[in-house]
Amino acid sequence: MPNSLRPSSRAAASSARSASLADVAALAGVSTGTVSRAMSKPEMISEATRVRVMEAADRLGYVVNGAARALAMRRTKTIGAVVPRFGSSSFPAMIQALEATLAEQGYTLLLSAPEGRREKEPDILRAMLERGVDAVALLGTDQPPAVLSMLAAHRTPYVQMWAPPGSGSDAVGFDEHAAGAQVVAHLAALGHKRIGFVGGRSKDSERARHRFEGLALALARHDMALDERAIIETEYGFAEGFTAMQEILGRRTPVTAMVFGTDYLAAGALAALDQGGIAVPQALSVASFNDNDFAAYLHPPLTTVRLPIREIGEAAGRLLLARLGGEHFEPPPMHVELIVRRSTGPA
Amino acid sequence: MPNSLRPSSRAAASSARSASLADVAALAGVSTGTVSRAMSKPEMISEATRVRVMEAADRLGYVVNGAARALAMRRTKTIGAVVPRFGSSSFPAMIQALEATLAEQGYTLLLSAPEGRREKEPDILRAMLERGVDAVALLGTDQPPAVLSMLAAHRTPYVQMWAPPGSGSDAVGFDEHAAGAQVVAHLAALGHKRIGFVGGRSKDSERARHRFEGLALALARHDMALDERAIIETEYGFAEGFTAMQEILGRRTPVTAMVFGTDYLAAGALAALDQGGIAVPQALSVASFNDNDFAAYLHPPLTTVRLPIREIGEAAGRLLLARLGGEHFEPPPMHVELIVRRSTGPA
DNA sequence: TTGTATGCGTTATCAG
DNA sequence: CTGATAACGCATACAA
Repeated sequence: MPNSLRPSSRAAASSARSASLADVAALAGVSTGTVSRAMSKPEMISEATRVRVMEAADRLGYVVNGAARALAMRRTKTIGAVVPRFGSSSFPAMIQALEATLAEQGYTLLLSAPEGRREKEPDILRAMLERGVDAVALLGTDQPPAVLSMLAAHRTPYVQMWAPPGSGSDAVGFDEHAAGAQVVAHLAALGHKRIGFVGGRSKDSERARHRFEGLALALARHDMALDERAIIETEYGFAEGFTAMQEILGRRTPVTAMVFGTDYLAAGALAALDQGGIAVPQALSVASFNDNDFAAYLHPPLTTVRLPIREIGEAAGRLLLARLGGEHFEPPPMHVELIVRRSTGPA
Repeated sequence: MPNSLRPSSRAAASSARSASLADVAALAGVSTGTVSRAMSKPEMISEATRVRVMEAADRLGYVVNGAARALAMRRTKTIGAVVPRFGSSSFPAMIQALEATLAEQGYTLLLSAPEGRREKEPDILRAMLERGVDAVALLGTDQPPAVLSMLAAHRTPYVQMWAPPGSGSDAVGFDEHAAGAQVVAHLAALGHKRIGFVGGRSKDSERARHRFEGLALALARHDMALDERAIIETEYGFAEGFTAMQEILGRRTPVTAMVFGTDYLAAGALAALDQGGIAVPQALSVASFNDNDFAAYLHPPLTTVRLPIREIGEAAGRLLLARLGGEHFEPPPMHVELIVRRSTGPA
């Protein structure tokens, strides 16, 4: 049984590769089991040996090998997150919040940001499962069936972030329809009848679709109309908002108010309006769904719907932590808030 | 030797926990070694058995256990990235580019975003090393000594992103001083003498410091002065730019031009100028370092320095891939580009 | 081309 | 409280 003397021989080669439990054990003159416990269950160990072990570990610059630990414990303290389009969007803020809450409990985030290519998501998820993520955070509820079945097969907890209400207990989000209703109620109260909309592509994005839907439904209730020639779906971004607004201006449609799906779009559009000599809010009223709380600072004050971006990230994190701990967690209600800065009715 | 019959007994319990190599092997009627090779070295296996193995794997929904693989192979195909402040900054774009580049080669990103707390970085790095990252991407060159020594001790390749020129072969970035020189040369040519600056906190951020330095050095060369009462260092953000500009306006300093450290700050400041009735560029010229290419759209055209954000992310990824492949990689030169839209001299 | 056996570094079980 | 030892699941050197 050559095995019995390997630990010491390994210890001798301590600088050849990273120090292992065996190295620390040899240096401290204890067994590997003791070292393991000293590190993760100090209360089971006498103070004297614990100190001795710690000193040895420090001296060797010991860092636990997560792969070995994961193999033995069947968990990695790692959580996967997959979100598209990291660029000019609100996902970074959401992810930041998610990461922060998970980090509190020692979890680390494995991130994947496929630029729009949804068909790659099963592969991405597979890569995460291979890495042994303990849980996964996904964006929205329209996941490829392959994704959900893989998660089920591997009994991996997950949360759907930015999901519509009623998506089940593994989802956290807010009510896009309610948000749309707030905006419309506001515009309706001002007397607007015909409005335009610039938002994300509803065929690519569940969120964009719901946002548009909510608006449309509310408009119908208020007997208001969305002017077809003043509707543009595009990528999120400042430049896109600028271009879209120019396009709409060129069409000379008789809308008296514009709604924007996100503050980047709104900011770009406001620039276009300004360069076009359109006074906001005199000649046109504008409202925007607000991810980053910045378009609102633009000089023609906007009516803004503040979305609970960070809140979603944090709630998603707590939800996952609860699942992993076998506890129940009821996500707090996510509120949208209508912020009216200065508005007028139709010219 | 009970070992010899465990594979089949494991296979019987196939649905109890995730399928393993042994399960696949049992189902395909081959040995575990063969399955392993069929998956990762198909060329060493006869087509017939390869197909049989693959079918078995598919049927069981087999996903390789990365922990076990990592333990055996000593690599995880995972790369750590640590960047502060994910919110309103240019890091998301950089990370997105990094991730995309690494994903091409099957690498996944382990992300950590400590909100500003640099003192936590050694702990963060430790967490990443524990997870067996093959390499690490860091922001800038002023890393805590503990970080660099840990990396060295573990022989973990790393890259410093957004590093000043001359930071060594493990760094990629651009020349902030040169960028500052371009702005100043432009303003100087217009006849400006006294200018103000709103930027990031140079005591917290190497990048902010270099940006300010570059500006100061160039100004000195042109016999121009930075007006002390028109200098504010703050957090990056739209709101911060707004506030800072209001503050400076309140001080009634005689500057004829303002420079902003980032486009968020610039955008916020422009809003403040606008609300203050200051015509840009007539009453004041403005220039900005531009991370996201959006402030430039704001109605008073800015002079802008486009920074190679995504380029840094991509180059960092390629550098790491090269290191991991034992190849040499010379990062391409990173260019900053001065974009002049409309400018005037001092009023 | 395929099977066998061993090591990878921890944790956990079971004695002492 | 501590030590020995068996998993954990895969890759790979060695044999066949």
